Amino acid sequence: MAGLIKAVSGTRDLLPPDTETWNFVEATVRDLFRLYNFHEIRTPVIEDLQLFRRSVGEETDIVSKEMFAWEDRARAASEKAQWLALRPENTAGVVRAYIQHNFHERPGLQRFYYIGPQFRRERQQKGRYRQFYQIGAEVIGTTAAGSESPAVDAEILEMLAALLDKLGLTGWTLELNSVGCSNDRPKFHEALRSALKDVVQNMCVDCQRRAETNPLRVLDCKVPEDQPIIESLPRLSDYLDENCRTHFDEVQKILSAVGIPFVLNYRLVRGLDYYTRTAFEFTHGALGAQNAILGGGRYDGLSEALGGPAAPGIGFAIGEDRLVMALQEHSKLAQRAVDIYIAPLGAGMNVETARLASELRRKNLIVSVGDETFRLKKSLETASKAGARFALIVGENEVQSGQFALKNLATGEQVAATRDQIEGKVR
RNA sequence: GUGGGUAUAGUUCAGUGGCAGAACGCCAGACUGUGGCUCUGGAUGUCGUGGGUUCGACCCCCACUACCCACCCCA
Repeated sequence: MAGLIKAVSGTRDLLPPDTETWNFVEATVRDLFRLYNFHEIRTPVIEDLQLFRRSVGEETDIVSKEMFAWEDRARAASEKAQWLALRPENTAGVVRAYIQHNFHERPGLQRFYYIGPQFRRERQQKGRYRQFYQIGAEVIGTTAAGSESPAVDAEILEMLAALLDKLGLTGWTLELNSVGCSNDRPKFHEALRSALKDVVQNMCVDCQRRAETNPLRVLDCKVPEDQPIIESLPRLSDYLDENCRTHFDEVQKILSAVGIPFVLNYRLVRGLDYYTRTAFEFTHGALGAQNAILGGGRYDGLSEALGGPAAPGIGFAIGEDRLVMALQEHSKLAQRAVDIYIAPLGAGMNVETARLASELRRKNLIVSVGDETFRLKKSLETASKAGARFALIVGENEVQSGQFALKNLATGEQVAATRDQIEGKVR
């Protein structure tokens, strides 16, 4: 079709019946996260570009290449120009809000969750869009409130496992690593850099680039020829300081105790600069190249990096698009059907139909109303196609006698029912 | 940002340098108050957009755009 306006590249419409799955996921998330005492937070889609430079990291691809950013022209000429950006992720916004609203003055740990669109200017493919949706949660607080406790890490991971189970998703894998803290990361970086110096010329071109820009990423390389070299590189686990090591051990101990299966992946790294210590990823085979359903980890220095108080935290982001995709391929979702299709038979039946529909809906039945100009045959056909369980025939005879014809569309059985009996007969 | 593939009916897809096709879906009738099955009939469309070659292009060539897959990156 020429000349028609379509959804812009990399964006898409979420349509019925898929939106049923989206709602199911989100409803499940809200119910479950509430059990863990998380509360929803909604931050703006637009933020100051500086926020992402300082948190996600200036050198990351996300910030350096993939941001939708522009100069704000609405400000007075006397003011300094401000650059705005569509958020590429939501943790930075949540931590900004935590700082801005002085949440560290509130008692205990803050537990937030969010559901919303994120934006990255990438070339799309399966499971990757320029506007995509993330469901995330963050636990932030002062150390005194227990924010650094490995119990928090384990609780979050257990919550995620519970979520995926509740959604009916099978076949996921939890990969776990510790990427160290500000104490031991520089030492490891140095060791990695010097080890790379000798071997990097034998590695793929991407790794040669990464060795310069982001050495940790070399560990993530998937080129087969590079694997023996990567095996020989220093491992982060050998450079963890005492605190980080016991912290990570404790996380694993709790996970095992609550029966959450995981695999250690010493090569697992995170793409955002703010991550520290516990890092994790849930993957699923149904997703093709974009096999990470969710990722997360600790970010103990993020608040300070944004000019806030010391407030260690941990969080994750679920790729909702990917989760929905995996669910649709790996679980049967039961969808609630239309309970009653009301077939008004002939002119003048709209009033009675509207009255019945209103009554039945107040009794929490899903009711779809037909057109009085339809012949009965067409009404029943329409009812069947709508997936309705019952058809309620509203004609002159029925209105006269007060006995409505209620037809079970699956069995073909038809009974007469007074308006008060209808609900009981369809339940 | 890079590479490969695809673009024809509502959908999934065939197709040939010379009349635009199938299946499913949709609409109607057979059946005027009883659906699903069946039968009969019907409507589909600038063959992605723009240009070129040709007597003639849906088909060949070029460009563009979109989508899909992969790289990269990440959720």
